[in-house]
Amino acid sequence: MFLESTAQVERPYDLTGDFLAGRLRKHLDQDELACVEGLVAHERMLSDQEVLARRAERVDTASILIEGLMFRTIESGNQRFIVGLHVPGDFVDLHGFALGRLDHSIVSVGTARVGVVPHLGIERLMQKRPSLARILWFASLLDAAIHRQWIQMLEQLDAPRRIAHIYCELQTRLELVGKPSTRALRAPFTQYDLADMCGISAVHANRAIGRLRELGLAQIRRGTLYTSDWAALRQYARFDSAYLYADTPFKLAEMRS
Amino acid sequence: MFLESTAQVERPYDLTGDFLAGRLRKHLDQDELACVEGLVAHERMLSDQEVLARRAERVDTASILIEGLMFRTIESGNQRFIVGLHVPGDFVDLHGFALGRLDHSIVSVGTARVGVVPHLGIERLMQKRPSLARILWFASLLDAAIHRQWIQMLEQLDAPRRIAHIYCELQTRLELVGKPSTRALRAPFTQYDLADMCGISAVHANRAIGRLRELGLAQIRRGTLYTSDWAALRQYARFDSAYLYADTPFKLAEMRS
DNA sequence: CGTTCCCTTGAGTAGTTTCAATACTTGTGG
DNA sequence: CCACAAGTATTGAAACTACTCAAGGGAACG
Repeated sequence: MFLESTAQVERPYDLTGDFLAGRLRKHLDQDELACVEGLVAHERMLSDQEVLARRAERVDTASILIEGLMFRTIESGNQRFIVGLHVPGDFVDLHGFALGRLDHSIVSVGTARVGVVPHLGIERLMQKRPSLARILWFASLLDAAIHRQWIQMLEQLDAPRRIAHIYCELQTRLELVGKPSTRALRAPFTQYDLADMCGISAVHANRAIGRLRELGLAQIRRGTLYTSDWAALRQYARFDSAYLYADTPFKLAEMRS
Repeated sequence: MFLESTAQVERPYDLTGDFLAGRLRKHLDQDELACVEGLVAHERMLSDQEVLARRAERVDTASILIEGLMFRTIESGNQRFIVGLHVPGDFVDLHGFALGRLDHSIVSVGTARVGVVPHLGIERLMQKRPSLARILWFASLLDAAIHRQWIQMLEQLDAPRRIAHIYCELQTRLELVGKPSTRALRAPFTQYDLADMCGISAVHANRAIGRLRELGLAQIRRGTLYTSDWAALRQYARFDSAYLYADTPFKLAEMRS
């Protein structure tokens, strides 16, 4: 079919096709894209709640998320805290490469597919092609920017807004990697997951969801958010996507233009 | 004096002597250290509350903090949120180099001294010496790890514990860059500053401080924390310094050994 | 020596937690 | 197809945590 073959031409990278999509990707040359794709040694399927890498463990591979969603979690006592969320195209544990061990665990939410990248491969490639170091550095800076926004979200927003913010971010990040925006945003979150992302109790997460429904902003059922007005939801959550650095001019891009 | 000249020999880097101290610094060779030191074009003194770089502005220099403390702040409405804290040796706005603009402002707390580093210099040096890219990448990963801990802190801890955690982190980070640990930790924080770091109101910050005194864990007067038992304070705040990656084996270090 | 921050305290309100009980879903085996 | 179990979602009540508004006290600085 015409559409399919077009897609083939524009996106021959089955595994890493979403890597830095919406950001630096359009400025990477064919060679660099091929290099990143070549890093993936093999694929791995994960079922729900499967731990890809555990906190404090020494690691010798990294993974790029191809399909599905993943959490960054820290267990403390018998409680779990979620400190980050990942969408396809994200290098989920790249920092393990440079830091040697992880300060948190990487866990799937729902089924997921990852590409496994041996550290050795990154190492060799970076020596052969120094620009790759810049690219990976850049990717981890995006993570840090998202972390900062979460900090502000936790400092500024009440529970219903936090939940709305999480979904707004997810929607925008998925859009950046090519998922069209619809009225329903499907996610395999339980209310416990939402609570652990927002730093609130599960019961309160439930009431916060009720508040969003009450306000007519969104309905959330079994993780899926339904809204007829994303703009209103974003405004309510004080969501400003600037921190995701979509389509902004980047240093690396400028150097090449 | 003997001590002084020893210090001279071991630490000829007046401006960047604290860069990555306690972490990767001991694995950097003389040449790399000299390169980093050479990046600093000039020094700049900052008085209290001075904005070094403003959110959303395009930037063409970065800065390394030499002396004093700085905040990463985001203004929203007429409220200020503090999303990060920096100690001497930190590259405070390195991400501006790769991302082109900042998602937050960098502001001094008390007087501070920074070394100004033109992006152009970093650019040139990185091409000449690719290992520098690794080193800078590593530095920004440490920032991200600290961000994650702040997220968990905000999710897990109540107000008095948050304040205690902030001081425990500050104490440990200062110790890493060579400041000896004492019973008094001097910081130019107002209670508003503490409130904005903890995501609570200033009034509540005051009461949280009162609680720490009540518990016999610490006294905080005009930003300075006095405690006779750091271990007890750390335990109370559930502070575990692992996320600061002090003295752990690092990939880059291993490659060279 | 007064102005300006900064800190402290009180009272009432709003947001959040915990515990506990009940209902709804989904998947499984009978 | 039904019964059941396990996980998930919902609701109520009481207790706690944190917020706002407001007023007064204290320290630093010109």
